[in-house]
Amino acid sequence: MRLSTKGRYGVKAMFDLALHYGEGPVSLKNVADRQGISEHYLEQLISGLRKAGLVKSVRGAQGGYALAKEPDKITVGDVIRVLEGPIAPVDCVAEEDPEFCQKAENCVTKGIWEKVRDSIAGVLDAITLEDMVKDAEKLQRDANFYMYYI
Amino acid sequence: MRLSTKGRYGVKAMFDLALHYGEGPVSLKNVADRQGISEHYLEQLISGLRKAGLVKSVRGAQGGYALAKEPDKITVGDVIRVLEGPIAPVDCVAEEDPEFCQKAENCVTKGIWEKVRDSIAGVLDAITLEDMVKDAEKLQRDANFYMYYI
DNA sequence: ACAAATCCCGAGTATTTTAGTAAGCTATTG
DNA sequence: CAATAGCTTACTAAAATACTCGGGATTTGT
Repeated sequence: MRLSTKGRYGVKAMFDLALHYGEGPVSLKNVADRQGISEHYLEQLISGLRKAGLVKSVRGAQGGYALAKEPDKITVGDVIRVLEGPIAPVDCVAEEDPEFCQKAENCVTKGIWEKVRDSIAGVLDAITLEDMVKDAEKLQRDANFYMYYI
Repeated sequence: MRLSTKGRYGVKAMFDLALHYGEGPVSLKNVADRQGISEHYLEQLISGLRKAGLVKSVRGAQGGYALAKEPDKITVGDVIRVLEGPIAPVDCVAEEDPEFCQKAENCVTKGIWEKVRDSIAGVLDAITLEDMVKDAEKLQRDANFYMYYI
């Protein structure tokens, strides 16, 4: 039940773009450096996000990437689904075209995996990139607080 | 975010043992045949479940496996944790000795993965083998109902 | 005593996935 | 026209997955 680096890096990169939303395109090199990710690898990941319409790109010098919508219109679930595929602890309960199974009719485990799927999706779909930005600002404030009072 | 066959087969096997709870040991061959799993492979999985104290074994002819506790004392989460390891979408939020991360203090994504972990654990820990047996009986009743009335 | 049925254990292996790297092309800016 | 930066395809090393194989140890029924 582990997320691969695709999902993790993708969420970090999208969070980074959300932090710089409205400031024009951000180069992948900057994102990769700030988030500690291989630039080339990130290139592949963001390619999928662009094709899915979550980010837009500007080519050429001073180019880069930017969110295609406002940060509160993009959820973590959107990002994960593009990079990791439909949410599904097992293939027979995938959100999109689940694998057909003959025994599905009287399968007791299927119901369990559906609950797991829905609880994961519920969490990921409830968090937007804007939520993450606000959390980051709060973490920053708390850090400053301790800096001054210790 | 997929479960491997270890977890799936393990839950199926434990469910099978729950169905035959109180009837003496069940041979792995029978379990494997009924659940459609390779017997040799299942042997490896159940070895872990035995070491974890979830099943007990009887060697020799007419031997086999049986649940070590009543079906309502074993949750799906117990089984999954033995076979797939501690629940953790990413290593830094593993239930047992999570991987240390320097940036954890001001990491926005960590909170997300913790929520995912807790929601998965919540679902899996709330379902016992007895619940599964009752679900199976209900599915059976429904199937019979339709059989008579169609 | 012996064969059959089982559990038990460690090694080996083919396939797939993961997590990248490499190389080169295309578009835009100054 | 050089520098920057996106875009694309192909390759690859390492790990995980999902088994298979072979043989040993125990117990039961004949």
